Amino acid sequence: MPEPANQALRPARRNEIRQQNEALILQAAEKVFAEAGFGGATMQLIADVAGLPKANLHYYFATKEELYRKVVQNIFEIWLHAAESMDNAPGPVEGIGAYIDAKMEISRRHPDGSKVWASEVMHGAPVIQDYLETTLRDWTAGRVALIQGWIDAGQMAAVDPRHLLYLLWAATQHYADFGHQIETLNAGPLTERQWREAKASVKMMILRGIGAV
Amino acid sequence: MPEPANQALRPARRNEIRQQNEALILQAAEKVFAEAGFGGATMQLIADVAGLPKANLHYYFATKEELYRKVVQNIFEIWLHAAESMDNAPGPVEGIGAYIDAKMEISRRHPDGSKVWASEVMHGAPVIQDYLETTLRDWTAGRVALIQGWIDAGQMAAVDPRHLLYLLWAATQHYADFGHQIETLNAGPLTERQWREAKASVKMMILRGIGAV
DNA sequence: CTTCAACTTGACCATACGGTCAGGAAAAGA
DNA sequence: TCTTTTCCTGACCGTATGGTCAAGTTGAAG
Repeated sequence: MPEPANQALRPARRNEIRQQNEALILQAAEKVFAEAGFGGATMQLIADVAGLPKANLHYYFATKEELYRKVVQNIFEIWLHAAESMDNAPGPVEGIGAYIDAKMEISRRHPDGSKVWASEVMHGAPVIQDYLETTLRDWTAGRVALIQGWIDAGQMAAVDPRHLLYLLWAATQHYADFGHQIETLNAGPLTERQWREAKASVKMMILRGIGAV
Repeated sequence: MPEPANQALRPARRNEIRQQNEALILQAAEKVFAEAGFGGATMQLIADVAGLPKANLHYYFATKEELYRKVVQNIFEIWLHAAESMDNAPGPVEGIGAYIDAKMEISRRHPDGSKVWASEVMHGAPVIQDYLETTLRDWTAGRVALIQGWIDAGQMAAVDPRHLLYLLWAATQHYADFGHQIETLNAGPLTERQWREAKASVKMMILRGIGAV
C-alpha cells in the first residue's frame, strides 16, 4: 500500500481529504461517545470536537448510527489484533502473559474505545450482536481449546477456560472502563511506573491464580 | 419501624402510596437507565415501564437528573452493604471469599444496578464524584490496611492491595456489566449450576492468585 | 480554459424530549 | 358533612436534536 503517511494536513489530494476527514470525525466521535454514551452524544458536539461543521459529518456518515457503528467496528479490530498475541506461545505464562500485556496496553492507549465497547455490550450489543455470535464466539472457542490443551499438558491448573477468559477481559478492561474511579482513588492519573506495577500485579495474580507460576 | 410489608397494592394508605409509587418508578428507572444509558433513557419510557403517566413521575421526582441520582445512590447503598462482608474475617480466604460471594450475588440479583453504576463511573461520575472522594476512598483505605495486615501476618502473598481490590471489582462486576456478552457466548442465561461454577472459578483463581490457598 | 465530480456549509425542518400547569379525584382531618 | 391536603393526569410549551437541502467552492481530467 503506497500510503504517503501524511501527518500534517497540507497538500490534500482528493483521496486524502476523505481519509483525513473520516479519521478526524471517527476520532472525535469515539471521544464523545465514550464520554456521553450513544444517547447523550450529539452530532453537533462531535462536529465541534472534530472542528468541522455538522453538515459535513453527514456528508461522510449518513446517520449517527452509521458513525457509531464505524467507531465500534474500529474498536473490535483493535481488540482482535491484540487477541493474536495469545497464539504461538509455548505455554500459559508466555501466552496469557502476552495477552494481558496487550490488553492492558489497549486500556492505556485506547480508553475511549474500551468505554464505547463496554457501553455497547452493556446496552445489549445492538449493533455488534452478529460479531459476538460469529467472530467472538469462534475466537473464544479456539482459545478455550488452546487453554484446555495447556491444562491437559499439565502446564497450568484445571480452571474453567471460559471463566479464565472472562477474568482476563474484566481485569484488563477495568483499567480503562473504570479509569476515572482508579484515578480518583489514586489522586491523579497513573504514572508510567504505576502502569508497570498495575500490569505486573494483574499478571502475577492471574498467572499464579491459574497455577502457571 | 412498623412497616406493614405490603406486597400487593390494595388498601393504599396515604403514606404507602408515596412509598409504593416511588419504589415502582425507581425500579423502572433503574431498568431503563441500564438499558439505554442516561442520555438514551426517556421519562416517557420510564413512565411506560412503571405503568404511570409521565406527569406523575415529575410529581415524585422533579427532574430526570434527580431520579437518576436516586437510582445511583440506591446502588451505592447495596454496594456498601456487600462491602461489609469483608470485615471480621480471620483471614483472606474467609474475608475475600465472602466478598467475592457477595459481589457475585449482586451481579446476579441486581445486574441493572451494576450497569448503571458502571455507566456512571465510565462517564466520569458526574453525580457521585463526591462519594468516590469520601466514602469510597475511606472504605478503600481501610481495606488496603486490612489486606496489608494479612500480608504482614504471612496469610497471603505480597500483592499490591489496591490492584487486588480492582481485580475483585472487575472480576465480579463483569458478570453483570458484560452479562449480555457472556450469555451470547453461553448460548443463553447462566443456569443455577453455572452461576455456582462461575463463583467457584472466580474465587479459586483469585484466592490462589494471592497465595491464600 | 472548461467541465465535472467531489467536497463544503449556513439555513432550514420535523420531531421528540424534558418539563409545566391547571383542574380534578381521592384521602385525611374536623 | 365540609375543608384541606395530597395525589393524579391530559394537554400544552420551548428547546435541542438528527437530518436535509440547495447554493456554493475546490480539486481533477480533458
